[in-house]
Amino acid sequence: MAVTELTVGRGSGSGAGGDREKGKGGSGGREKKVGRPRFAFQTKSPNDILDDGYRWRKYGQKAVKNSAYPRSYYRCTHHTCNVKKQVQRLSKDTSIVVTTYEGIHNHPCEKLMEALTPLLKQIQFLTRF
DNA sequence: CGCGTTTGACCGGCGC
DNA sequence: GCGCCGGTCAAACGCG
Ligand SMILES: [Zn+2]
Repeated sequence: MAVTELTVGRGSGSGAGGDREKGKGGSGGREKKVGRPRFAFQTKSPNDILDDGYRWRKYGQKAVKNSAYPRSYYRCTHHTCNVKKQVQRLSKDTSIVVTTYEGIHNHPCEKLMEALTPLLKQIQFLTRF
């Protein structure tokens, strides 16, 4: 599968809604919303559900101007993970989707970990001796 | 029973 | 000062 890595930079992000804290008491400095690593990947997939090894929860869908197709917003299901993912279909090739990852996972691949857990367990057991 | 998904509505910031 | 856009959240439901 051919994937193209692109560094996408968004112009003026007007609607950075930011964190909508319940209490207005903004106590607790929020992480610098700016300065988040962004990586865009072009993947060929007929559907937006790309299980690249992590679990994603869709939290929104909006239409884009440059595209006659809606953009899907995904988020990492990990609590300690503040990674976001955006998926947009190319107007030229509906079979291609641009997956933009924002942030870095602070936890190993769930899928990979799951596959290694039984093996790791075995290794630990063997290491005991 | 739990999780994930879907839709609508709301808010903030910026531009003019 | 006001309007508009974008982005995000909440609740509810269905399915395995
Ligand atoms: Zn993650």
